Amino acid sequence: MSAPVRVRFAPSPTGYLHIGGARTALLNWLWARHTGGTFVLRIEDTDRERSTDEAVRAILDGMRWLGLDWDEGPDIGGRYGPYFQMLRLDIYRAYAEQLVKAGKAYACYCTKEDLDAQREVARAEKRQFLYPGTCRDLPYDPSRRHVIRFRLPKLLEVTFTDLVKGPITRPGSTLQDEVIVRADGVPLYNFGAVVDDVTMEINLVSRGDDHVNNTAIQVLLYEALGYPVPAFAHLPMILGADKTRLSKRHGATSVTAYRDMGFLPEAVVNYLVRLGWSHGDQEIFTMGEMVKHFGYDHVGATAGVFNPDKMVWVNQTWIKSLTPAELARRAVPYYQAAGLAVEGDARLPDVAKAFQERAKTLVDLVAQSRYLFAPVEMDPKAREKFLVPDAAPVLQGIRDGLAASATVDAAGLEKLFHDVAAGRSLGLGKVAQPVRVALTGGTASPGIYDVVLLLGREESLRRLDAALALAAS
RNA sequence: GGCCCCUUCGUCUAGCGGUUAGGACGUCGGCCUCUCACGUCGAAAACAUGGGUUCAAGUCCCGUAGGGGUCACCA
Repeated sequence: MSAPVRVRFAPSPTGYLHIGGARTALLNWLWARHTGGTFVLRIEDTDRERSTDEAVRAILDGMRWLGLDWDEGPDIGGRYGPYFQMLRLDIYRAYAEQLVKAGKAYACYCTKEDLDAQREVARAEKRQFLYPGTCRDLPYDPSRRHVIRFRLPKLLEVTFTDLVKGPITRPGSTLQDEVIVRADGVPLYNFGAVVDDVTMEINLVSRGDDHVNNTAIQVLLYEALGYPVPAFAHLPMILGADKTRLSKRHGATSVTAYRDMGFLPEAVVNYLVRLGWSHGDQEIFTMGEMVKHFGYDHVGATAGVFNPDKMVWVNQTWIKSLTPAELARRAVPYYQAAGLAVEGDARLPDVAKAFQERAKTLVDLVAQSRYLFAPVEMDPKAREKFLVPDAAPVLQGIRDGLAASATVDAAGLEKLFHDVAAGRSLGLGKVAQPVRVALTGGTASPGIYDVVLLLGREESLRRLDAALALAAS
């Protein structure tokens, strides 16, 4: 029996939750849930220049919206806390001292400027720059400003096995005495992450593959610290259409931006999991199905291009699958954002039902159904084509029929429309289209009977009268 | 440039030595139809390249090309 899985997502709070970070978080979460293990959320805020509380909030919000709950981390704590690196400085200091005492790390007094200059020279000579070990054997002088560097052991190469890429080997000659603690005592990424993963007993490190090159030095750090090396799973990057790393240039990259565009969290998660992972031919997954089937053996090794069209399709598929009541509930905030007061409107579920096969996003749903909650905004082209004198008798026929009927229902409307069409030897389209323009202001909508029903008799009559006036002029 | 990783339709992918190379998005056509959608039927569309290994290679090995990543007192 192997130890229970402990995985983590460790974002640095320097911006919003990126779509790529969300996928990393998702896969870790899935593995934890699949195995019954623990999902840890840790905030790597040691870059004080760029870390902000606002970003922490944005990341937590994004995770919650996606439905990725953490078992240990910010807000809820846990027995391996704290879960903010800046609150763990004592821990790093202790481990750093341990390494220095053991001669596995040392104080380096070189200045940043000096090193930059050396790098510059190396570049000019087209030479690879590796720290030459200038301070390697200097006596320790705490009164001088210094960083702590890891003393690279003598070795030929470092090898580790990656769950998605297989064995990865890196020549020792490309490694250097990396700085692990800054002059101000704050650890650098490679050290902080290793110490945290050790002390939090993380046994699988699954992260973006932009970290593969850090892994060798981290493996050495685990060994120097005397701890077992965890398993690694480096997830391929998400690329833009031009095959470069996905960035702002390619459009929205933050999870919240997709929320605001009207994507369902189920759809975002569904799309992201399929970008790099597969389960046969299945495209649509509920969270439960993902948890059940997920495994690193089917995580692909290739970087994937983010395809907005497919994500829209996934979203549309999810919108269709919700019950009308649930869809209506989810749409309310989007109506409000559009300035439409819909709370308490009993038609909402019916509206959702009428539009759920047409809406690509919740924003789209609101836009398409706007005329049900606001005055008609007449499309000039539609008016010009359909609200013409020829259409007046038809509109009048529908108007009168509607006014004469005591109750309105789908069957009655169907009869009315067919009678008016038959009475003038017209196809149904010749009747439905002018009415559609009259009621909605445009040429595309749900079935015309549904529109009348949703609008109600009085409002429909009002709009028909207004259209009649336009058709006559 | 050094090092690391990657390479099946435009895109996401299935494939785990023997397949007419399958599915999905997108595209194009047909059907359905009161519009728009939905649905449905169909079409075009891929194993980067050169060598091996093998009776047999998309599947294994090596090279080449191309792409990505990384080379900080960022993460």
